[in-house]
Amino acid sequence: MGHSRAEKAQHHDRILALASRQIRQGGLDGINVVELMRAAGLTHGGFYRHFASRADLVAQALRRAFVDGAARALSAHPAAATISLKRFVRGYLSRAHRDEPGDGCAIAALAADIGRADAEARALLARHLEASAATVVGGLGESDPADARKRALAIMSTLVGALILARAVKAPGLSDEILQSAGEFVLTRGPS
Amino acid sequence: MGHSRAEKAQHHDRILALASRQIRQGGLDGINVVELMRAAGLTHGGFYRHFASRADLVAQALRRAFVDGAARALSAHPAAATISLKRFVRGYLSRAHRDEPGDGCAIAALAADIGRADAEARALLARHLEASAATVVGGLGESDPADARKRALAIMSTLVGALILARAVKAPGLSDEILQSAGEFVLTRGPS
Amino acid sequence: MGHSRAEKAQHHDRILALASRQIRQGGLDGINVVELMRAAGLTHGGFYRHFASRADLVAQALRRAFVDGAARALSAHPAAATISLKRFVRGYLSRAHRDEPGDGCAIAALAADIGRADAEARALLARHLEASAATVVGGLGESDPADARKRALAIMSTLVGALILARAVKAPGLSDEILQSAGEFVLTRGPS
Amino acid sequence: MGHSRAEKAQHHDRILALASRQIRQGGLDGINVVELMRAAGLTHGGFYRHFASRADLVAQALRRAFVDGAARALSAHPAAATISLKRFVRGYLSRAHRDEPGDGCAIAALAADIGRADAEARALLARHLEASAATVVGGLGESDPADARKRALAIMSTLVGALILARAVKAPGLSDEILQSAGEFVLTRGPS
DNA sequence: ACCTCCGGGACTCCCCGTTAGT
DNA sequence: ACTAACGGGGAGTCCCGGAGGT
Repeated sequence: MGHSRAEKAQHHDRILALASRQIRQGGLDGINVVELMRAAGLTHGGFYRHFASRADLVAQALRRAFVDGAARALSAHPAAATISLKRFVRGYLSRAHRDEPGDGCAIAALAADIGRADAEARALLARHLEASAATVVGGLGESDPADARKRALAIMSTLVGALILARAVKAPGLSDEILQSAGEFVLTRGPS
Repeated sequence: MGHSRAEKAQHHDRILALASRQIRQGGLDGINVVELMRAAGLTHGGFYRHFASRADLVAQALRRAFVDGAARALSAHPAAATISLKRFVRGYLSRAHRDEPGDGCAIAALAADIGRADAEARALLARHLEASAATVVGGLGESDPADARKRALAIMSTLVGALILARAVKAPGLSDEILQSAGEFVLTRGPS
Repeated sequence: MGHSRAEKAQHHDRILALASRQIRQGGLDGINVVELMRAAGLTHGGFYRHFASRADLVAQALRRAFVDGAARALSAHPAAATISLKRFVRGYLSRAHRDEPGDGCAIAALAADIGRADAEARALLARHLEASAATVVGGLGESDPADARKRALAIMSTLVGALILARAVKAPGLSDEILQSAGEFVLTRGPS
Repeated sequence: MGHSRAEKAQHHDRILALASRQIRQGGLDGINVVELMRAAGLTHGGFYRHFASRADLVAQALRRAFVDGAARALSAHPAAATISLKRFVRGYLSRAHRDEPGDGCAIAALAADIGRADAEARALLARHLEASAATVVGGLGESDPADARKRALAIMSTLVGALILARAVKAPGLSDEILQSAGEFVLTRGPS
């Protein structure tokens, strides 16, 4: 009956991975302990062996979501020191990214929720937004670093906004248009 | 304790106005019948004389939020046939707008929630996004209408994304930076 | 079908007389427009021809209750200029008075309710308490008027307290004891 | 969001303590489930985990009010075998007691309401009135026990009546006069 | 003068996070 | 560690009663 430490760690990881997907799909409140544990193939009784409370789970899942989301964004160009802005934007504004929020960028998926969350979550978002902006800066090839940072932040705003709107809008035509127009806007006008 | 029809209409309107603010602040789920009615100076018992259900309220409040938010955005330039893009953007990305989501644009406040809501809400968002884009087109002074529409959609993406991020980020410095950089980006590169 | 002015006045008076009894029995809240009108042989539809609101009725009924209650207390000795304290106390602390609050002293019946009512009702009580105290002073045959007033107020406190307690207590034996002991206390020790 | 048994007991106690205060202030009807629970930091949904009905709550709160009120009355002379009548009366007829019915004697606060309540409440009042009278007997130092009991009941009538009237009367001057005169009456004439 | 309507408030139900026994 | 309550949150229902409208 006893379970090894390794098994417990596996369980913990599996739960977090699932939770990370679920919050990106359903928001910070869109998570349910019973369903989550069931999805992990466990019963809810054991939940509190892993997490002090639901809030604790959400906090950990949020950290995980940022890491997972960033990993995916960079997975297209794994070992490149300088990332092509074009590829980054194309990937970010792709239909695949739009249609799978559970696997995508946590910033776009959770920014609105985080605006209503505690300071810790907000600080976490700030950190990861900075990191994303730094990635964009790497792709800009700009001379003036201050200017590049500004432009990168603006580009991130455009990407995040477009993804949120494309996901929210019902008409498929309009949704595609949003993705396209944002991509062109950023790529044709973004780099000087 | 009896109440006239005029009073009922007043109550109905007051409830909706409050709900409209509350969903923009707390999301479509961030509303509570008891508290809402209490805020309106009533008790929850009478709620169902006004709305068939909580969902009905949310639907009506959502419509109201779009109207209220748009009214505020256009109130800066009341009777102008052609609206200045600059003034629109400045107003949209102002600190005041960032700090008062309850009074501001419903698109930015609720897009993420609407992405998880029913088709009706999504269609509603699409309509109001189109309207906002049309407003932006009016300020662009572009020759090619198809091009203008694309650019307007991209600008809306930037504005919405920047507002959401500025609201979510904890650090005030970064928040201000986001608003500024998005404004410059849109104004220097938006118009041809 | 038309009703004369005299009839309306009669109706008004009958409603008030009934309300005066009902509030003394059931408290300021223990009155119900429909039942009251039915008891008066009328339908509740016509109520608002007589009173602006339920609150208006209660205010008028309260005034009436004080007058009616005082009239009864003095009816035992109608034409006496100086009233015998003994007879007043005996009447006040009688079983009949205890068992018929609807016909009795409004001060005892409503003092507690008035303590939670508006300032107007409280001022009204003050006036009638003064009047009752003055009646007691008349029966004391005291030389020093200031001293007499003080004693009269204390006697009123005893009478009112005893009546309230005798009405509230369940055990008949104890209830009688309260009336008796208060009477003796006031009569043997009250007058110097 | 889960809660332990100890927490439930705390909640139960807090609810009762609040209810005990509220009924002494607002009467047996002056209590509202929603407000009460809100004051206790809870919502009305959980109320019925603690009480079978509002009536059940009122019954329990009434018992609590008698205990709390008596505890306060005796707290001035904690361990005295024989209680000074003077101190008891002074405390009972103090302005502080008059101005804080929620913390004070339940007999005075609720006697009138209990006169319109069920037999259980009336029997409860009888018991606590007997207990209070016994306390007064202890302070009288009388030889004849039957005589002492009578006098104690009369004194209780005076105290209760004076407190009720002092609370109900609007004019502060008259209110103070009532307290003073009743105190003098009881202390100069009460003891043989 | 009837009828309707509106709001107040007690009560019920279900969900879900948490804890207690097994 | 699983199963089964438990406790609280919150939407929804029902009935009462005061008050307009025809």
